[in-house]
Amino acid sequence: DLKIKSYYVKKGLLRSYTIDDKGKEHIFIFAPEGWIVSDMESQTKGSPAQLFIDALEDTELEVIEKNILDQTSSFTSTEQTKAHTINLVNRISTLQKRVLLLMSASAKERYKDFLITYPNIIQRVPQKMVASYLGITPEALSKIRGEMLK
Amino acid sequence: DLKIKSYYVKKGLLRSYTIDDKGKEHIFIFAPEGWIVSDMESQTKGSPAQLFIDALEDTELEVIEKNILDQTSSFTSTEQTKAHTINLVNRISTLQKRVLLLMSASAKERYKDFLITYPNIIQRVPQKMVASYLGITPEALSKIRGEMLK
DNA sequence: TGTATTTCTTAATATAGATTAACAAATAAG
DNA sequence: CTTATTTGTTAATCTATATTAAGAAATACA
Repeated sequence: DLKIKSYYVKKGLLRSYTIDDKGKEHIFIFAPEGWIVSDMESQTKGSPAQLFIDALEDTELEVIEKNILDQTSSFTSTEQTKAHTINLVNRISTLQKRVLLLMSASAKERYKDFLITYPNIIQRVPQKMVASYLGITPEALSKIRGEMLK
Repeated sequence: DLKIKSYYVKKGLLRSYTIDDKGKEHIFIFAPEGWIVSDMESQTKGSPAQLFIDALEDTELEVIEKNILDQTSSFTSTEQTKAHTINLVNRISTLQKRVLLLMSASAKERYKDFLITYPNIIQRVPQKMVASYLGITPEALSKIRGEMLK
């Protein structure tokens, strides 16, 4: 079965992340006000490492969907189905951009992209989490920031 | 609007890839027999770099869906909608795994994962394309393969 | 066929980012 | 407040991968 719980962030800040074999955390996305996070349990074919979600600030949520394959429910409208689909497609776009950046851009370029993607989040999360999002060490991020001040 | 064309590969081999600012190609997925590739034009919010698809061998395709938001069509069944959704969710899983690998695994580890994900593709594509898939240079891949022979 | 072009290999060198370590700054906790 | 813990900075060193270059192998081409 396939259950997807999605949350609309009304206020606050969430992060969604995995933990790799070596026990290291890797942040997939931050979700500030207005964003949507999905907690997907697609145990379809060998789970691709569990996704965790937690709040980095006091956060107000709105659950926006529950089981997107449950089309038998009389409450599932065509409009809802469309919304689900658009949500999934947006996630694919985001992830695709992420893969491309990881493959083609330097840490500094990825950091600049982060600043544009998440304006003003930099003040709200510890730098080590930004590093975790970028896929680099906190030391490397500190160095990059130092360079960028000049 | 949102159009997604998906193709089921009956025979042959496709690749889907982007081209970055510097003109360099980056392969997202290979699609041998039995796989599905989607050509998505989500011009929703700032296109995240166009995806190209082409055939690396003589290939036989089956178009399996056309416009997944077109639920008005009398031909769109609940079953089809479910299939679309599962397809999208699988892509998300694949991409998420890809991001995680790029963030946490070395080139050699990623190459090993490639060999498992695409058994016997290694004989069918030029090595430089495998390198492009892994996000490394052909020279680096050659070296890794050399090391692995011992 | 022989030649040209593309792909692969090997090696030398360069570089981005990791690791380690020591300390400073900020935050939390008693 | 005072101390303990977490986070951020800086610098030295190390390592994986990039870059450059040259030659070998394979493939396409005339």
